[in-house]
Amino acid sequence: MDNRSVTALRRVDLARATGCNLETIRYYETVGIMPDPPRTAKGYRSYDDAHVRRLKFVMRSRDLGFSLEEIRGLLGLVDDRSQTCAQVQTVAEAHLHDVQAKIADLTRIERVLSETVARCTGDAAPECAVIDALLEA
Amino acid sequence: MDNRSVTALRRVDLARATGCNLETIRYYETVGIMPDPPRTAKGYRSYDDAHVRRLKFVMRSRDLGFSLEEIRGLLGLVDDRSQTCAQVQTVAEAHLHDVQAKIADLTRIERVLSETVARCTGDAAPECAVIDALLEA
DNA sequence: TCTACGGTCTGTAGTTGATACAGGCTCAAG
DNA sequence: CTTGAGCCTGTATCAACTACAGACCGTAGA
Repeated sequence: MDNRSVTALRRVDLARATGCNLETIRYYETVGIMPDPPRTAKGYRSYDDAHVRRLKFVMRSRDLGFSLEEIRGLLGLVDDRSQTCAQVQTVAEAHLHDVQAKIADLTRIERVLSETVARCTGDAAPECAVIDALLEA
Repeated sequence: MDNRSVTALRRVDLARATGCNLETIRYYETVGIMPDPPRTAKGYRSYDDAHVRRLKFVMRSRDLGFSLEEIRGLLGLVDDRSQTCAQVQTVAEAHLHDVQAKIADLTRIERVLSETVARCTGDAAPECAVIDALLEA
C-alpha cells in the first residue's frame, strides 16, 4: 500500500465514488465532458480527487436535468473563473424555464389522462372512454 | 379532378392533414405503427381517410406522452375491439403514474433550481450560488 | 414543348445520452 | 499458478425521429 493508492483511482473506483456508471465515464471522456485521464504504463486510466469532484459536479447537474450541452457550458464557466455569476445565472434561468415548461406540459397531460381514465367503466366490454377520447376528431 | 382525388392522398397531404412530419410517416410504417399503404403504378404511396384517422390517433396519443410501444398496444386494442375497457384502463393508468412521477421529479428540480438562482447576485463577479451549489459535496 | 418546381422514392447517417457486449489483456490474492 | 475482478478498444443497441443524397416523376406556366 504505497502513497499513490490514496489518490490513484481506477475506473471502477471513480464509478463507485460518484455513483456514475462505469461505461458512462468513458462516454463522458469521448464527448469531452471529462478530460482524458493520465494512463499507467500499461495504459490503464488513472484518476484522482479532481476527477471525482468534476464528475460529481456533472452528476449533480444531470440530476437537476441539465443537458450535457448545458453541463459543458457550466463546466466552461467553472474552469474559467474569470466568468461572471451573471453568465451562470443566465444558463440556470434558461434551464429553469425549460423545466417549468415541461411541468406545465405534463400537468396538462396528467389532467386529460386522469379525467379520461376516470370515465372508464373498467368493464370487460369493448367500449372505452380512453379509446373514444383518442379516436374523436 | 376525378373522384379519386377526394380520398387518394400523397404523403405530403397526409402530413398536412395530421400535422405529422413527412419523414415520420415513413418511419411509422417501417416500425409498424402505420400499415404499408397501397402504391400507385409508379410506386407512390396512396393514403385514404382511414390512414388519416389512424395517424391522428397516434398523434393524439403521442401528445399525451404515450411511448410508441404503448401506442402500439393501444392500437392493438383498437384494432381488436374484442379487447376490454379494463385492459385499456390498465395501460392508461400505468402511463398516468409515469407522468405523475415525472411531474414530481421536475417539481423537485424546479424548487432546487429556483432557490439556487434566487441566491445569485447576478454580479460581474466569479462567485456564484449556482456553481457553489453544484460544487458542494 | 420546354423548363422549373415541388413532390416522391430508397437507403443510410446523424441526433442525445447513454448502455452493453465481444475479445483480449493485466493484476493481485490465495 | 490459478482464479476472478478489472482493464482495454471498438462497435452495436436503444427511442423516436430527422435529414440528407441521388434519382425519378408530374404538372403548371411561358
